[in-house]
Amino acid sequence: MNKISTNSPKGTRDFLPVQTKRRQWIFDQLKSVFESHAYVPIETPAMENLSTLMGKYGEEGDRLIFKILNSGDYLRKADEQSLQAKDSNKLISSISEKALRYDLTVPFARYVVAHQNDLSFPFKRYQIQPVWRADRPQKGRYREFYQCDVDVIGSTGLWSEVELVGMIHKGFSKLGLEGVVVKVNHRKILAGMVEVIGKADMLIPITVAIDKIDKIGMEGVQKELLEKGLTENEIKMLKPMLEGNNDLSSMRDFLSSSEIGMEGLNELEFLLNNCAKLNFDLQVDCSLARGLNYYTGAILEVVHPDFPSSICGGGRYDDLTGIFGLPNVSGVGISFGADRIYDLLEAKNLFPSSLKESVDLLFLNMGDEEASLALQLSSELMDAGFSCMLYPDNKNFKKQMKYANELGVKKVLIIGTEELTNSEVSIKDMESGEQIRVSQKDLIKTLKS
RNA sequence: GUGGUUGUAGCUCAGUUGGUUAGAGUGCUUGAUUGUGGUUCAAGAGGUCGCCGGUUCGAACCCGGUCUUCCACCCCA
Repeated sequence: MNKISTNSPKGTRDFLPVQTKRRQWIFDQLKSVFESHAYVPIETPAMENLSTLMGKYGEEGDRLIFKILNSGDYLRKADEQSLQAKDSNKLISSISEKALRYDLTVPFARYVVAHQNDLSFPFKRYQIQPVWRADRPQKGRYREFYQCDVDVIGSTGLWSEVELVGMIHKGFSKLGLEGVVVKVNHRKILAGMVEVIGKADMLIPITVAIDKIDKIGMEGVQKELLEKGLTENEIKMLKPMLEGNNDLSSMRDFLSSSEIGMEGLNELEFLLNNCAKLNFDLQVDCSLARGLNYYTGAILEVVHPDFPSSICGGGRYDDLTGIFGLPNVSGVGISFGADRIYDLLEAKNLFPSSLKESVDLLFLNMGDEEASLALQLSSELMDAGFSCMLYPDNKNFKKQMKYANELGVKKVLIIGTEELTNSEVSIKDMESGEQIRVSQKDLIKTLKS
């Protein structure tokens, strides 16, 4: 018989009990922040229609969407021409009409349009669910990972951005993570920037290039921009902006001829001023671009010096619902990358020690009559607040003790023949090794003291 | 999608220039102790050396392919 591999698919992981407890703790912390800010939970399906997702994340994004094969004899219905030509891209639409969701924002936009009559706007929702990307796995990058999204939709008020920045700080402080840097930029500033140099049509490639300035330096960015078709002169014009140390007044000088750029700058200033009043730390970074194509206003990203990639990100999108038939609805939101946050907390040893798996009490199984009594007593112990179990098999003593030890049980309770006839229970403290015998009616009192 | 890297006992890893029967630590089973775990001692079980093919008298070791792991790029939480 062939052994079937026990590997989970590339880029996906199983979680042991401790890991699961820690992950749930992260979700719980964020949830409490979201709910205290009056966001409500929703869920959407793991899969979406392929047409809902395609084209929303750029060309690269389309490639990273996991497509689901149609049911049945899908090849019979496949497009003959593209099948013959082995043209995968063209073939897909005829053999796949569903896909795993790539993020939570686009499905949310669909959701908002679908349920617009049942929602009150502005609608504030949070959503903690897994998403899937067909990326090559590496550090901090998985094919299945959880996003924790918070969005406000149906409002253009910049106070939402202020609130979100506050929630970022609150969230990471609840997680016990110090040293996060919240970076901000504005898509309209980037638009103004390319307008000033007369390359408005190249917004995306230019922003993608300058986004890498931290990584590859000014020279690397220049090289990439040259490759993308900018002239030396145009790059020279950009330079003061990028080297301007993110100083608002120099940005104002640079953008003065661009209406949209000035608009962005004013909005950014509003955000900065109001965050400053509330002591929400925020750093302007005019090289921050963020790849997702749908952002139109402020863009946010959270990084930590001990982690290579961003642990949270988001921004404002003005017309995501438009493609689903509901125009002129603006939204803004952020997404916490739970798996990256987990890796970072793990590396920095920041998980509370209370998150270990533990059982308060374990009854040894010494026979049917004894076990039956143990279950009666454990029901009372559970009501009294203890976590409590009976060893399910009447195996030898040693084995049961060993199990108790492995589980980290605090106290082992023993009812054998002697205890049974005397209406007693032996209590063994697993840490000290001490053992006492008490009457059954004093059991709870003794354990609580 | 591009480039590199990794794979040997349940786990962590040694394994010499290609040479007889592939090792250690830990874990596991049993016993010392049939009502006492975590410590100690003794014995034992456990391997198609990721998989497929090639070179060779001979391959864990060399070559090709494939899968897996991790890393970088692209891109991103």
